[in-house]
Amino acid sequence: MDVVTLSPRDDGLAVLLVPSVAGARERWSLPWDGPRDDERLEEAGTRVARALLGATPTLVEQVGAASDGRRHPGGAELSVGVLALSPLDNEAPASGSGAAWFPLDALPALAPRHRDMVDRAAIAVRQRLDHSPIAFRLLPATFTLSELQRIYELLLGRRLHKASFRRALQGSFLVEPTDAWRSEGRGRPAQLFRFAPKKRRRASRSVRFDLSSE
Amino acid sequence: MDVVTLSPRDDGLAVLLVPSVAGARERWSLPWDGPRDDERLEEAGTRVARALLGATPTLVEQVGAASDGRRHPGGAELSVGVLALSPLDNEAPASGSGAAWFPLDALPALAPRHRDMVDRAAIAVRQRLDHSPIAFRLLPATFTLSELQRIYELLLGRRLHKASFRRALQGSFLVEPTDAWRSEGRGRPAQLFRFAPKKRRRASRSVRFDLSSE
DNA sequence: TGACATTGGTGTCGTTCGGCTACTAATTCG
DNA sequence: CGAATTAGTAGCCGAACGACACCAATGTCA
Repeated sequence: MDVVTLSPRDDGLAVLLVPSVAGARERWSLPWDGPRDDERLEEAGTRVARALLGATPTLVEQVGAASDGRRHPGGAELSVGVLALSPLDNEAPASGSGAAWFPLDALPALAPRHRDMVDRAAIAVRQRLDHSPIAFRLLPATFTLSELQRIYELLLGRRLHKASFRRALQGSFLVEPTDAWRSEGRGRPAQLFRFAPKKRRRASRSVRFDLSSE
Repeated sequence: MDVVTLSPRDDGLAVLLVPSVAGARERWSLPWDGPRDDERLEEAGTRVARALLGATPTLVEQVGAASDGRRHPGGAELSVGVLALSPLDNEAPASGSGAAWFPLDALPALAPRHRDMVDRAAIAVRQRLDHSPIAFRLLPATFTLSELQRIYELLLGRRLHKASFRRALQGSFLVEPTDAWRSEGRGRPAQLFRFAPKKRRRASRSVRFDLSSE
């Protein structure tokens, strides 16, 4: 299992890499390990990510397997990619591990299969944004709506309109306001919200033919 | 690799199963095999499905891996689920294989991991309907718009409105009419269409907060 | 032969949804 | 105080969507 840990870092996503074992061609690699005992794959991914983060990742999902001939640093025949998310407030990787964050658009050289796994994870994050609470897993427990919007913009790669974003969010019953406010220097203080999805029966919307996103 | 081959059969999806090896607890199982040489996983899945169908499946995708302690008929430690689609016009499985179609809602007993893979594949088919040309892969090369709509209704599990469906399809530039018509006994003959997606730059639509579909 | 059933296909109307502009609110800075 | 900055809202307008009604072309059957 190759674990792709993602977290938002200054206007983009960053991935957690560890130094390669001595003798490897590339200097950095994804953290990886095999499952132990009867561990489920997601459990094993959680274990690997937690050891480096010092905290449990907020979401763990599979992103695909690869068994082609491309080189893997551990010589593994088959790799299963596991995506782990870490929220904004979890700053530094555990000391001593040598692990470090790298922006997705400025990665060091990686083994081909690892490079592929990172790309798959980045695509999966964007694709599942509408159906998984991905954005909320990249934020602390309470957050401002502007912060939430910035996460969406970061993942979608485009600007969103404030009023439209909030209207859609309002209609989804996914967040609820707390009675806390945060003032960040200049400007009006923002109300803090928490992720609290209400089980609401949605009217089934129409079919979308969105193949162009491929 | 456990291969979940799906095809539309009388108002529902059916999955292709093979008789279990002698001594297994369940009588039926998913076809499965390990990758050969440097075969990619999808290539291996294609090979397995083709051997049973007598034709190449029209779409092959991964749907997830499992390595928990649940029983697998071949005793494999790790399984990768592979989804294969077969169109409506491909009727019977290759003779001699003993393979047979079973409706998704009336499956025989399966090994726990296989049962899980089938469920994952069914979920994946529905989830990717909007972003992959799933529906078109379940139809012959030419088809009527009513047939296409029936596939969507079958996969979504709800009725769609004819006029709205066609208007949305029109706007998507995914199909083009042929000059052939098909008359099926009663009623007005229907024009045949073919899948021919035009590369059209779509304006980015708004964010959807659709977590309730989980 | 003509009424009817059946299936294919379209026009249109009212409602909702989404993008946008413009506004108000509350704070810091000078 | 006023300007700058960030948060949050009101409302207009065009596009999209659901529903209904209607027209078209075939088979069935009296």
